[in-house]
Amino acid sequence: MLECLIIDDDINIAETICEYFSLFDLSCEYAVDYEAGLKAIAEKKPAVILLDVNLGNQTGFELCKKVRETSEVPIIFISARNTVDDALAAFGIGGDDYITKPFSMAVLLAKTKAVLKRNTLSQSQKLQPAISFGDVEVDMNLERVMRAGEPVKLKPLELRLLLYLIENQGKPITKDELLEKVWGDTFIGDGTLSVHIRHLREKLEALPNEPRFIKTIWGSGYMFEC
Amino acid sequence: MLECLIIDDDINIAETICEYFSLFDLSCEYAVDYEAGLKAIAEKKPAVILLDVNLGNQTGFELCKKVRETSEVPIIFISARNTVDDALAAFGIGGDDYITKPFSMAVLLAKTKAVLKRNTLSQSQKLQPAISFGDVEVDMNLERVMRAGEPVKLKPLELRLLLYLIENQGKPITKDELLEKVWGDTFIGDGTLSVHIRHLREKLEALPNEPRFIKTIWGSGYMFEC
DNA sequence: CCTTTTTGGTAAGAAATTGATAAGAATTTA
DNA sequence: TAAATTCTTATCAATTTCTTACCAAAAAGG
Repeated sequence: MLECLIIDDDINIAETICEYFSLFDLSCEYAVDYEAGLKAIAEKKPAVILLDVNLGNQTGFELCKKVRETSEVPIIFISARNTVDDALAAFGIGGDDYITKPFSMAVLLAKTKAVLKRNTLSQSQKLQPAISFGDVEVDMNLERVMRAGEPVKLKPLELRLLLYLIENQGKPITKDELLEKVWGDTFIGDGTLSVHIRHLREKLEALPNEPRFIKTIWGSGYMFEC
Repeated sequence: MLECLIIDDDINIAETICEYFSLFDLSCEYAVDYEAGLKAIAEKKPAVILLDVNLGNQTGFELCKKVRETSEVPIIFISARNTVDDALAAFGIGGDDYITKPFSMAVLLAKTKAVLKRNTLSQSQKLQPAISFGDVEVDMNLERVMRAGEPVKLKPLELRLLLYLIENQGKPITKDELLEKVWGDTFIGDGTLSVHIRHLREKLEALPNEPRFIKTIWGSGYMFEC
């Protein structure tokens, strides 16, 4: 998903902002008029919009109103006119911030990041990636595992091991990779790994000695699949 | 709950803002220095703070940093100096907006309302006036705890710890996160945390050594659940 | 096929880590 | 200074993690 969409009829400004923001790892694109702006918003679903008040024959305010009919995406207005009326209009129709030309790139970036932060924070609560297999449910966010509705008590190490396998589901993982990714630099023996795999199977598989999900890749390692 | 707290060492400005905002149905109070500001924030729990950068012998930035140790309440900076550095500093330490003197009252009101709107929207999910578990009742607003009808005397630190756990109920909190969110940057040892957890359990759990609500997540942290 | 070799599974227990507890010291507040 | 609060430390108990020895299954070689 695109982070930042700039809508400005002055290509120079739009490009300058784009380049500057890109330096700070904000993905950026721009549109140069009302129509292109609307289209870009619909297609790219930007996380924040920088919107010039002056868009040639139409105003950014009009565009903002149009967008607000369907979306609550945060909008930061950029204006050449430092008037109270403009600022009030910007907030009045649902703008999130207002900056006047000439502005400092750094300040614009700071404002944009502040807006982004606010919005991604409140969204982080909504998203709950979860995976389920058999009668088991794994919440990757809360890092909790349920089985048949009951919480499964996984030891911290077992949890890390399971999550790593699930993150790479469908892909065979060598023992070496597991040791490196789950154990880091505290080296343990090969046999130890198989013990932990067994513990996971005992807690999650219906038939631990005929595993359906945590499979053995003979001579190499293990793979999670569901 | 107070909507807007103004912290400015210039009483005239503070009062002017207060009166203006009151005309538009925003409840408003003000504080005139660093200490009074901190106290007012802790006691009144404002929904938004208007913070003057210049607070006599201390800066609003310092106050903001202090507040950010424990709270995410939105802060709008007011500055007499229209410099890029100030604006960047404001956003850098967690400010939500920035306005320079002289400003239009209407614009300030618009900014404030915009910030309030954003935050009441996202908080509407969180907001939980009271919660009860076992024979305990916790009023999140008044920050009071009752047990079997009798008030429980929790020490300030214990209360903060409990409230943080409850705010994140059902979600395991690592010890690191607790130390960061409850203690801020006054670092304490791991063992100390477990002592405070025990105190909470002794005051709130029927069987403190078999806690039903304040659970231990082994190797990681704690979790409140009911 | 059968045997040998290699590799993974299993079980039990030792070692290490982590949390709970209690008592008291240090710090803050009134 | 006294009282309340908060922190540290030492010790104990619980839990997790690792190792090891032995067994079973799979691959390799004749």
